[in-house]
Amino acid sequence: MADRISAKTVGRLSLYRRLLTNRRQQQGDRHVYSHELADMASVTAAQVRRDIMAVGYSGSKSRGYEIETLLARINAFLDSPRPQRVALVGVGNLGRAVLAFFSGRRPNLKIVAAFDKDPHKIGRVIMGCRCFAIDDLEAVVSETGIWSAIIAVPAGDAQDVADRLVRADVRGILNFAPIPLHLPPATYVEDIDFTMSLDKVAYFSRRNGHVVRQAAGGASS
Amino acid sequence: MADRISAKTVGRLSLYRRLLTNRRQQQGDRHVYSHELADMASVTAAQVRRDIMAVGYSGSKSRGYEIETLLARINAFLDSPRPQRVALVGVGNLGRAVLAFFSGRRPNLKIVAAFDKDPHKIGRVIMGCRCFAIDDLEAVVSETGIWSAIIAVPAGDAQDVADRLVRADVRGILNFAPIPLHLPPATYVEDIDFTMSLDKVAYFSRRNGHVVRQAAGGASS
DNA sequence: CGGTGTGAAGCGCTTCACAGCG
DNA sequence: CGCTGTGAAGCGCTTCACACCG
Repeated sequence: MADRISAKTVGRLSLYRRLLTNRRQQQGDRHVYSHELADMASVTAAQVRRDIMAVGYSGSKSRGYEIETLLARINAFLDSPRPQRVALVGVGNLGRAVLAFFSGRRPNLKIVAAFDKDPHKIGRVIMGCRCFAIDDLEAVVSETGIWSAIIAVPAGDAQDVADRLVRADVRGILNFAPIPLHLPPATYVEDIDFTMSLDKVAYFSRRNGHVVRQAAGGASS
Repeated sequence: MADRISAKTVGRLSLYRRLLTNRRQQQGDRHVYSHELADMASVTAAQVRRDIMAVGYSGSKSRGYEIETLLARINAFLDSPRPQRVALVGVGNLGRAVLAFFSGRRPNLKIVAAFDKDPHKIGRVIMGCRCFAIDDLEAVVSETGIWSAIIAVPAGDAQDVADRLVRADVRGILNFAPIPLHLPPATYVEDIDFTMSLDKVAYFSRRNGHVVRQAAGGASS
């Protein structure tokens, strides 16, 4: 399990895990080759091998990787030893969609608290997640031992929310608000920007020409 | 307006446009320096200058960039001359959130048709967008002259939907389904993968240590 | 042979650093 | 002076290509 691993590799490992989990359930395969996993993930075989190297697992030279063991290795690498708790700020359309998406999916990584300023929502349980007043953010986040948060509030409120989260000791943020957050460098921020993404799609749709194999957070195929 | 421009640059241009539009409305500024725009966007000044070079605009050596003109240039570059129409497939929680997010935002880039298999939704108008039966996908998409689409269906249906979209001549796809799509290389795909993004955040939240300034589709700060 | 593991090369994007200009 | 425009350097990630093994 190597030195310091790039965000891109972490992302692909997350993807491999999902693909392998599906495959194990649907077909009963016990082994995969790097080129098979590569096809599933739409990356190259060399890429897969390098990523797997990063988690310190070695496959068999003739039968490829043993799925069970590889999955265990990836889990050990990606997941925290104890279940990790996540906060959601903003329970509008998008917040609810996010809640629905993650609800009951992974026992190890759970959204345990939601925050909103709408008094109608406060105190209710939405998709199995307790909703708090946004004024209680610092208190609840600190007490619950939450390290990661999702921001799904309007652009105008996002920076303020982010500052408060960081003050409450949150170290990583998934930001849906369409503005770049200014935060101390020790905080990890992952942005999901619908407008930017759709603008890219619209732009490259027009370039009828022929395209482009982009990597990463990003685009492909 | 240079040769062939990377997806990353296109993304940042979309961001600059939004930031400048806000700024123009809120403060009455007529000019920006590259380092100001850089701060707003959380990138370097050199990056901003390079991106602006790409759209073929030159600023004044002493007063920086004239906001009005720069915006016009970026719009001309990013937007299609005639309004561009977009389809949405899948009107679940996420689909509705996407619809809400984009509704009425940009006259030049509009979601004009939604598709779902739930008979309750078919024929209705949701967030100002007409909902069709998914069986009519090819017909409606072709007739309406739609080039771009958003996929917000469950993972299991995504590849099939994507194939049908491509058959209906869609050239760019914004894919929310958590599986990589296998499509002809002329199709541009931009993936938004909630699970992968949250896994990254969770992973780097744990690395209390100190981090990391990631670029792009991606993470920062 | 057809796999994996990996040094080395390749490539694209970002940053540096400076000429040139108002 | 301080800013823009830009060649050149730097950097990180991806891919190549091959040694080695079952």
